[in-house]
Amino acid sequence: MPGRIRGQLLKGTTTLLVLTVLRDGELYGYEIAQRIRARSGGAFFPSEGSLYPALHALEADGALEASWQESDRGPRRRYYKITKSGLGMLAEHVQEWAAFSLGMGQAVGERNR
Amino acid sequence: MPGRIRGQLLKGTTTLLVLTVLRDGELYGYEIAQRIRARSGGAFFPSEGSLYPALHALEADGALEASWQESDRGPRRRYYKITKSGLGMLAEHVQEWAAFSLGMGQAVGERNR
DNA sequence: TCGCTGTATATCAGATTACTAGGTAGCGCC
DNA sequence: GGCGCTACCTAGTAATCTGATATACAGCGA
Repeated sequence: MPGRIRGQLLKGTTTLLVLTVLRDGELYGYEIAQRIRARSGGAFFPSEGSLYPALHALEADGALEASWQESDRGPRRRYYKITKSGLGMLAEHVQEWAAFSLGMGQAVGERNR
Repeated sequence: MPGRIRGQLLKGTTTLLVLTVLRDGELYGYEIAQRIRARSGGAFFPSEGSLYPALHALEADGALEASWQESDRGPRRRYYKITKSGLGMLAEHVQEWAAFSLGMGQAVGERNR
């Protein structure tokens, strides 16, 4: 499997990735990062410095609802749940990604027969 | 056809798009932007503020060679030609895009059923 | 007990890079 | 002269990722 992808291409993808894994249910930050890593085959693994600000912004936007919960082993966790508004935002981002991916495929795609 | 895509998702794509259209041959800046627009079905149309600095950076990196040429109608044009080094960079960026696109597809793709 | 590893959250400086907005300038047309 | 299109360039702004740093709890081995 290829290594972790980093750099400018990742800009703007964190929101989509976070909302995507939260379709599965309520998760906490650390777990969200691991899910993203697992689902992408190791290609994506958001750093803490990008994940946590993104979660805070999504909560402030009303896309996520959060609550503290104690853990029996380790520090407390902040669980995030996607809201109805967040589901709408997810749909938009999925569509945006599809258009972006399509356009890049057309632009970069082979032209030579 | 969908509108022009803008924002964070575009980060890191200008280099790939420019090198891609310059596979076709020698082009000048304004023309490069139009080719990118045409090839992507209107999805991408780099602004001048991102295109020209990117061209200068690629030239400084040795990926492009440039020369001024007069035009019979309108101002002079700066033509860019991809170098051998630029072709190598293009191959890298194409591969990077493929890995990125694959990873996003896996991460976002449908999991249900 | 001390230190290390793993878990878990948080913030900041620095870097990258796209966008807007503005400037300069040639050419054709009315 | 003014307008629109062509053609180049740059400064400032905004977004956001990386990497470093900080705090803190739990388990394990020396």
